[in-house]
Amino acid sequence: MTKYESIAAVIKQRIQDNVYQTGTLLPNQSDLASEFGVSRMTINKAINILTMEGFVSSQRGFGTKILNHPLWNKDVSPVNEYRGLSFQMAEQHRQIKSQIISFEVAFPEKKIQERLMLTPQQPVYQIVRLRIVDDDPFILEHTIMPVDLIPNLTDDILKESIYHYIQFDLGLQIAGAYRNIQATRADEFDIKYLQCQPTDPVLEVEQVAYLKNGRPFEYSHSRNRFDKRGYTELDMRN
Amino acid sequence: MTKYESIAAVIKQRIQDNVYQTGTLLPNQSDLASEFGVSRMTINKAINILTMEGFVSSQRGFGTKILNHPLWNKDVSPVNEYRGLSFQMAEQHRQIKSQIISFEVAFPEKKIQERLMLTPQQPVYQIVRLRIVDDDPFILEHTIMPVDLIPNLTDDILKESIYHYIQFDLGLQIAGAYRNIQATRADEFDIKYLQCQPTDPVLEVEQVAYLKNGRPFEYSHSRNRFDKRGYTELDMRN
DNA sequence: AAGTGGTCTAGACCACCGG
DNA sequence: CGGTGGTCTAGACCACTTA
Repeated sequence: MTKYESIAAVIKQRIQDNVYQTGTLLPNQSDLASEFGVSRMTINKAINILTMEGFVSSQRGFGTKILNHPLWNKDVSPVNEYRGLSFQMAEQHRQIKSQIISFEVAFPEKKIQERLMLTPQQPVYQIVRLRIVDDDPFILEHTIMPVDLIPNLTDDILKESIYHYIQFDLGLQIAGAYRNIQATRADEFDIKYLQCQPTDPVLEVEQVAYLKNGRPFEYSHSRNRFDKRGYTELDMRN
Repeated sequence: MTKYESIAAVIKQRIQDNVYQTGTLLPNQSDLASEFGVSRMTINKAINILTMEGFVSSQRGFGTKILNHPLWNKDVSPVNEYRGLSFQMAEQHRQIKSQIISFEVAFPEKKIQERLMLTPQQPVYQIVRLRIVDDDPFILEHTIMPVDLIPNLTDDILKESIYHYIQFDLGLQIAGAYRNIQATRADEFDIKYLQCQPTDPVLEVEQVAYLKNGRPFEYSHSRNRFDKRGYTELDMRN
């Protein structure tokens, strides 16, 4: 935990406790620097975090205003992105179960080779999981990962959290992801496992996720029941 | 244009010109600082930009690797977000036309009052536009904006770019937006204007956009033909 | 052990906003 | 005009990777 992260956390807490009130201005950066006993650049970095998370908005020559937007909830925050669905659901006190539909190893097709930067001889895991939240089918996930990068996957890991395994057990650092979100028609799999009607729309999130070392480690299609889940994001800049 | 933005642009150009080659490491930050005659913190900020845009990825103790991911194209870059659809399409040399379906003023309903933080007596514009790209119906946009914040809207502005008007003519600064993306069924409007079939899915992007001063200035629903357009994003962190 | 990027300092200058 | 946040410097220390 760096200084600017700690300070951001403290200020955030003050906003939530109404020590700093919505619609008013934060103390200026110099005063905050004095209070926390750090340089102003460190305060600036802390405020940048709060900006990205939508808590405040700064204007040069004016100050930093405290925002309050009722429709933002925790799972919107970009912070929670890479802890995986398991973590998100736990935080909302919702029960998640993962049913393994299939779990195989194969050589990658051409399209997968391109997306995951693989040769035809590098095997991949092909995983299909049904994520069930509070006993309702929620998301059907088709996931492909290179075996050499994510070795020793087991049923137990798949039933828990792959993301936890990658970051904590393998110690790999996630850089981010490319996503494409589409509306499509339900296919046979969706009808069978998500219990969709044949005429139902499906929200499909196609994702390629990357490690810090530049290698893509996941290519996935998440198919979401249209009446159960949307994709939500908060996109704030300086 | 700040120093770190200029430097980021130069390095980006070198990557695109293969002066710095994909898969190799960037010169270290101290060397770059010497070369550009700036302090290392400035180089660090420049590299942060390139990281967010997906060009490089840094690892402490190792270096900054140059990435190249074939599926990323310009309209994925977060930079182009707030120049509006008109600008994006122009960059891709695609022709965009906007047909005004309706353009009215009214008092806001309860839900709109909440989203846009308005009293019942503050009037709003209610705009419905059909965006036509290369002569095909593309997106049906339902937009609501407070009259006091975005005054003097005209048909001419609506046919061009509202975002250009807000930023350049009114001089307002955009902070960001909250979005929720869903798959839904086509409704009567979609069938009539997007020329959907009644059984077609529709990709709906609900958005509340905010100014730096904290006020929401736009509540919109963009309804996209499912076979014409997806929502794409690149989400990279440090 | 040598080299890397991440953080942090204590200043400074400047662009911008408000009255 | 005074006060604000954005940028920038020339150092420094530290965490981390690779060998």
